[in-house]
Amino acid sequence: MDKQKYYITTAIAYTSRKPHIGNSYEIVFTDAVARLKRMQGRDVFFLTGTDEHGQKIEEAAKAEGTSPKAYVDRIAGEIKDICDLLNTSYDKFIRTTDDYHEKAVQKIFQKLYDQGDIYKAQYEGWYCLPDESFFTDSQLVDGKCPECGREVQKASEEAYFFKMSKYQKQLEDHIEKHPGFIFPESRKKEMVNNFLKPGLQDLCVSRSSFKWGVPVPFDENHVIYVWIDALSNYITALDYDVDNPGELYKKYWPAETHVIGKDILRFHTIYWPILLMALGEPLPESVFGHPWMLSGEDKMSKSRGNTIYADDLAKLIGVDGVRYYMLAEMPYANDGTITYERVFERYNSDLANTLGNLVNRSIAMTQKYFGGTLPAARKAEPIDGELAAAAIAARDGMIEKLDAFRAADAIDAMMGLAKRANKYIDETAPWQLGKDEAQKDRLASVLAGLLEAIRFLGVLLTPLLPETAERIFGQLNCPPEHQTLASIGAFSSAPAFTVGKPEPLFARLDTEKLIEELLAGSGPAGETETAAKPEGMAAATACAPPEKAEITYDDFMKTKLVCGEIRACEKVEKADKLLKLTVFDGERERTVLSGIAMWYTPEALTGKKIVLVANLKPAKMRGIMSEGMLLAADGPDGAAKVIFLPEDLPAGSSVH
RNA sequence: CGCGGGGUGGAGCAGUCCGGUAGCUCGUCGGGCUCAUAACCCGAAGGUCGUAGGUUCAAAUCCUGCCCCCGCAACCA
Repeated sequence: MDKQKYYITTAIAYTSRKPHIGNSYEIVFTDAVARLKRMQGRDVFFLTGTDEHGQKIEEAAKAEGTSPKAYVDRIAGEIKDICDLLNTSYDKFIRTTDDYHEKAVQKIFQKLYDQGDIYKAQYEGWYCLPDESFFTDSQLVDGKCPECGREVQKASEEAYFFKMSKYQKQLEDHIEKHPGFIFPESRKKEMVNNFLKPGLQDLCVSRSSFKWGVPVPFDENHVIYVWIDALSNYITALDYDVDNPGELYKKYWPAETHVIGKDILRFHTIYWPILLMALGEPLPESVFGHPWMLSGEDKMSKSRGNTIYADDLAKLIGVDGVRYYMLAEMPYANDGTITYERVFERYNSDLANTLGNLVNRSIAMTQKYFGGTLPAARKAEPIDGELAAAAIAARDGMIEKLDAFRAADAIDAMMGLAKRANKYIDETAPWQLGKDEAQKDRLASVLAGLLEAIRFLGVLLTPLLPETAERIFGQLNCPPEHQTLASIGAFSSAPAFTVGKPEPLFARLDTEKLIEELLAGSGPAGETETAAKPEGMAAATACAPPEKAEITYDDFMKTKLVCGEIRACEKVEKADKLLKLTVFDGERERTVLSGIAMWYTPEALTGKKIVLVANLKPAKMRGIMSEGMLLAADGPDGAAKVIFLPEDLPAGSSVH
């Protein structure tokens, strides 16, 4: 009989920058689950990869003076290196620039177009000829151009749209009938309440503003936007083809679990299922939106200077040290934090002291008292049963928790056995037994129990810290058939392995010294040249390019900057960040909206002189037309600092 | 009143659904042990479980009001 299949995926990483340790958490977590499933006898297919198209990449490459493909090749290489360094057992690494993927995506797009789910939008809008500007209905002021107040005429910009609304009901039904489809539960509520209940908008699935993407097969002016391109990787990786799906697809689809960051849950729980529905394919069983790993209190970002990279950290505490921290320290539903202090603390107390030392002392004693091989004569005592019970509890707890995607709880359960075993040593005092020749059989029994407990730990560690598990088995001299889940069905006295030399599993760290070195900037984990921010599909919603391209003097002079006087100011209702300012520009008063409400009160701004961008195209926010913008700088804590001009400068003065 | 999560000894968390000794890890202090990686084991100090009421014989747990933090959305041109 065939093994039951299990298909699990991570999100594909966006190749705009080197990923930081928060980005790497996902694949380590997924790897632990995948490894456990393999041990449980499932036929696992574990997919990861990179998302390589889009405007940001096109621009980043341009800024570097290289081609998008060359740029993406380099970053994808870095990402893959980190996956490999972290010892993740993915079965396939897909890149969205892979030839087969691009072809499959084009066929998907074509099919959806042919069946009418994708349509070329007659994106109705209004055009103001003199201003050469395009406006939507809601932007118009009294049916006139918001910029100049002149008549506008009907016009349209073209783009391809996907009919989301057509499948809305079907998706709602599915989510209701499959309570485990989106988890954790709180995330599911966010999705349903924020997106599904208000009603779905049709989704723009093409772009004509940049070229770096999969071309729309029947329209060379457009490239396929991230949704269909990136999300489809989960099936194109299995040789999906709209006409003739490959064997892998038939075998592994639908996925049991997509593991993704909470920031891209919407794409995976709304767009992706609907896309599959339109293709007539089954939906994945579940989507897990994991929390983020924050650096201290904040998101990691270069501007905060708090970025930590997995490879740098691995140089200090080893690959399994990194894996351990990620798995043990990340809560199930809430964001976790990482600081060097906590990393070193956790490493020392759990890995070096509790676990490493247990293995070391047990094996050392087996060597010392019996030359590495325990004699057959044993003498059991009631206390042995407590150790056995702890082993069984650790096994059951660890498996149950990891099956439920609760890695930290799984580790707690596993460590419970290591703690109990340390206590058992104290209770049985083998060094006392060793002094008495008549107690040899009891001593053998105690050590056998310890070695068996360590063997349990080795098996339980296999999905979490594979390299450490291997080293434990190496020191135990434990044959492969005793390294399986099946082999820890019962806590029997360990078979008479001849244990090897005791080698410390984890060297203790001099925490204070390391922190000092890091503070001095001399540590290997100091800031590197490459910047990093949480990206991924989230990048699709952002529009700020990573680097700003060089512009000419003339380009700059296109902006009209003048001194503006703030004559009135109030907070915009139902908007957290928005202030509504009345600014006098020397000729007239205009309304300007600015997202600085979190840092400035209306009183603090009234009467001040600021730098006003006077010729910015007006835009509507929260139903109010904003006619300009004021300049502000980002403070180190992220707070906006408005640039004030001297009080005596007359409004309307040119700024340049 | 847009939606949701949370406030528990110095730090990080569990417990809340199914009311009844407030538990775990780290840290601090004291003791024990000496097999082991200044490791291990035991004990102690430290919490009126955000706040004000209510229900109850009994509330961290159920109900109501309020305060604070966070996420999503909106929104930051």
